[in-house]
Amino acid sequence: MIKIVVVEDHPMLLDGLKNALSKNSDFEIIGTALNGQSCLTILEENNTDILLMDLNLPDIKGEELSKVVKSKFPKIKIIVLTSHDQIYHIRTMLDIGVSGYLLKNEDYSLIEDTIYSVYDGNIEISQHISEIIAKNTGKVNISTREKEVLKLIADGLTNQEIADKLFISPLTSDSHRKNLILKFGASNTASMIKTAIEMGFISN
Amino acid sequence: MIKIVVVEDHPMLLDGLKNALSKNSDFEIIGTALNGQSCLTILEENNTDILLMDLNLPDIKGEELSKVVKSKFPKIKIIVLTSHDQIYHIRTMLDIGVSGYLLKNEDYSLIEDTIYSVYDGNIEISQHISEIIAKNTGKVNISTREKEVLKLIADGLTNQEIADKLFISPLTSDSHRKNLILKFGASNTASMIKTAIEMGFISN
DNA sequence: AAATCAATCCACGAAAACAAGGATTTTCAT
DNA sequence: ATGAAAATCCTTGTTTTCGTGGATTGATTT
Repeated sequence: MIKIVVVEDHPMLLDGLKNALSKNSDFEIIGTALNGQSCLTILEENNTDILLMDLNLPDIKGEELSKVVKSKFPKIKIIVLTSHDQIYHIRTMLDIGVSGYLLKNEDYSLIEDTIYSVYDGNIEISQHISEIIAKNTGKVNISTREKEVLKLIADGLTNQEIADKLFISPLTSDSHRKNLILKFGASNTASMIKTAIEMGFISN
Repeated sequence: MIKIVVVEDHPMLLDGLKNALSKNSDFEIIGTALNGQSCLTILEENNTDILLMDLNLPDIKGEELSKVVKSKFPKIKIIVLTSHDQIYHIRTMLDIGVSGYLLKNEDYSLIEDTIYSVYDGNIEISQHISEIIAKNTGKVNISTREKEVLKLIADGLTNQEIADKLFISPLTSDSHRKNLILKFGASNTASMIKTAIEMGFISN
């Protein structure tokens, strides 16, 4: 029996998943949660093999939750099940060390296959996801400082204002801006912001 | 018996919905579709009261589909069930004349209530949606020309380039830009693009 | 018929961003 | 310890955007 916990903030989808997975006698759904907090409670009280998790939960980002799970329960294998198909999220989660990444609009059977494979120790990503990764290899990879500046630019700050906020020279923040434009392959700040959002680098 | 058709491109959610709705003896699920095309086929061959529909289908935008449905089958009541909570989409769909707008992360029971209410001739939107509408009243309302210019700005064109493309003076496209910044309450072009995307004015 | 709004155009000056380079110092991993 | 990458700062000149404040035409609504 593979012991599974599901975190998913859409009650309807969660219900559907629970029902579907329960039909497979290899699986045991030991708990479901609508948010990160109750998910952690369940994990603390039960032995779990696989955590199936959505990325945008009401109380915590999937990124944070998976880091916590990875450090507190290193043996639990995480499979991301989300509708975020942006390269940033895919990369971030794989870097954290999740074992699977699937999109919600994929067939149900794929989840079962992935659970088996991940339980056996493999890392499994759907065809769709690997295509997105392939399309973006070698492309955008920004540093933490650049990410910081990016967010401030998106909020409408000028080089000078960014400089004041980060205690750096406006020339530096201008350099970061230029690098961001370059890395995103954009022609100016406006279109850079657009592709950064498209790729998931700016959350909201 | 209320005759219901569901269009939803997430197979898992579609399955869950079908199961859940079937349990209510007042409802008859006469068909489900994973895309717009097969949805229209079903509607042509069956008498339908209510169409429950997602917004981003693989073959057609929810906006287009609902327009087609409204003109071909004026009696069918449409309930939007989506995860798009941006004011632009909400407004657009309500303008087209849908009878309901719900978010996917709301409780299942709300769907049932909404179906009954809409079937009775009411227009029903969830609390969450009406809050978003309230928060945005009187705010952003851009013209078709501004929308056109907005898209070009987001693609990285300058005033001059936009002017060339639209056969207008660069001063005009600059005026549009300024109005957009003003209407979105942004401080410059970059943050204007961000909020425009957040509000759903720039699709992709 | 009057009013409103969309779309177009304008001026002028100030502020900010862009282009195309280069250079130094931290930080971090091997 | 040494390279590589990241973060910092720099120059010069050009282009673009921003701020403020208009004006005109045409379509639509009341």
